[in-house]
Amino acid sequence: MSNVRVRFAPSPTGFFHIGSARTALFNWLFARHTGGTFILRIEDTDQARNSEAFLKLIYDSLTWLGMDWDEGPNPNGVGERGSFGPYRQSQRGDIYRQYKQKLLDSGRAYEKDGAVWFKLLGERYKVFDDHRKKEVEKVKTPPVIIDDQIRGRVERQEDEDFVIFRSDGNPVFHFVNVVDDIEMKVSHIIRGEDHLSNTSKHVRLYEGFGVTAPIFAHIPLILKSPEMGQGKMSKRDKGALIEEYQQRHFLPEALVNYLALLGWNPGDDREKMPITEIIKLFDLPGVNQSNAKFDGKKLANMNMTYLLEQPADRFVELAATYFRWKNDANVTAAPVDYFKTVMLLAQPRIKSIDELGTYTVYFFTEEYPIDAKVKEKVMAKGDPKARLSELIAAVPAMDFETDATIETGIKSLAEGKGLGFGDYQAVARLAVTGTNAGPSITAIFRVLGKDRVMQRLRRFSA
RNA sequence: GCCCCUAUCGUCUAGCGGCUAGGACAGGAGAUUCUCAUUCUUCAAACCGGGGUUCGAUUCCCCGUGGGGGCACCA
Repeated sequence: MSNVRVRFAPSPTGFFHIGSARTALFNWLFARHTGGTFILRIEDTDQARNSEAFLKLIYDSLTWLGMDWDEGPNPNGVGERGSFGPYRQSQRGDIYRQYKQKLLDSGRAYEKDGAVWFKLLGERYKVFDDHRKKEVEKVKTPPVIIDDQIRGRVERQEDEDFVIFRSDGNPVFHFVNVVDDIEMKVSHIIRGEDHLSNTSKHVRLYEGFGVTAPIFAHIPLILKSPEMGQGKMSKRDKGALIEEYQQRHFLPEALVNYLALLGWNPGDDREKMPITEIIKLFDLPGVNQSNAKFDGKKLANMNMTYLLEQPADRFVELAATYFRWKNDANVTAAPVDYFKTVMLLAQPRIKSIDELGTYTVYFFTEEYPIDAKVKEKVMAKGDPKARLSELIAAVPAMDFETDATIETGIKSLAEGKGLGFGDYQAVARLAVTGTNAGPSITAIFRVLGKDRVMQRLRRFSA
């Protein structure tokens, strides 16, 4: 065990989104890479906006993505683990009050207007602030030097006292954040670049407590894709919520792989990597300095690549989970072997699990839809009606034992008429599946069986 | 407005003074196949601008410009 201690500190005030997930991931990867400790701390001081549902979502999302935490509330929300708790800020009021008192006692804090302010050291002067349209008191202080692991040396001036306890008696974010990181012995703070400007405040606070600040690493942000507009990715943007990918049954390892690549790379051309490899290679200096735009297409492609490589058993299991979740009785009632056969037929041809429903309907019901556009196209070419009746006449005598025997059957029918396999394929597919996309027609015939094929051919021709 | 960060194909990125500027996704074309995908081949596509430093800048420095973030008794 190394003495690296990192934390992910979300607020349960909204849906869990991709930016949070990536911040969590980088912390988790760093902990796993260094053999350190990954802490989950819940910043639930905003009573008005907190909700238990959002809290549960944090546990569920992290768990789904495979990010286990060594300290923090238990994943089921009952009790907690680790010896630096409590890990929910709402339960740490006493600690914050003690730390406030320390500052008050040492003269580094004072009360004003019912609030408690942190006191900067230096010569004071007043100036009119154009932005806030009021006169403010400034303090001449030496610059704060932040030796950031990703940005390098960053210099920033902190020149105004700031509130650490509001007049309603509640501590503010900057204060609790620093106090908790001290108490929990956090060694590296890995967080979004949006906090870089706040860091000078935090550093002054650490100084005020007489504590050495942790090592900072500010990671780039995830921005909207060009189609979505400008600025950083927000909860309202399409594709921003982890929940969405969970519902679409993306493979979590694909999402994690994609997220890892957003702002980090292994230093060579590799993209698709197992998590063990990412852990081995991940390090702070490899993190980029510039923001990255989210690309749903690349993520979809990553998901497809993972899907194609799933072993048969896992894929069938994923599919089964999906249909159970979808509560599709037609499918869940089907015999296990039949289900398995159909799913493995679909596996190499779908891009995501949630396509499975429409892609395989016709295997599970006679009520499958007929695609009107496809129908129009197929019926316009050659003489599909004649081909259809020829098939109806020929199928009863065909050998449905294997794909090969079916192929032979159709081919000999075609040859007898001086035509090709393709002349029968399209109309047969349309009649039996309602679409123009899917596995080979021979496989569809075999799996469906002669009776159902005949029934569908007849019904369609009528 | 002030402060901080940042800048290579549409997007994610490699490059760490001398390269035909590489890969991936997306896009175009083609091949394979009974359809649709997959797969394979192939094409198009980038160093933001201006000054320096240097024999030589995509690379180092400065100034612009663009992009992002922060300036609360929100987190």
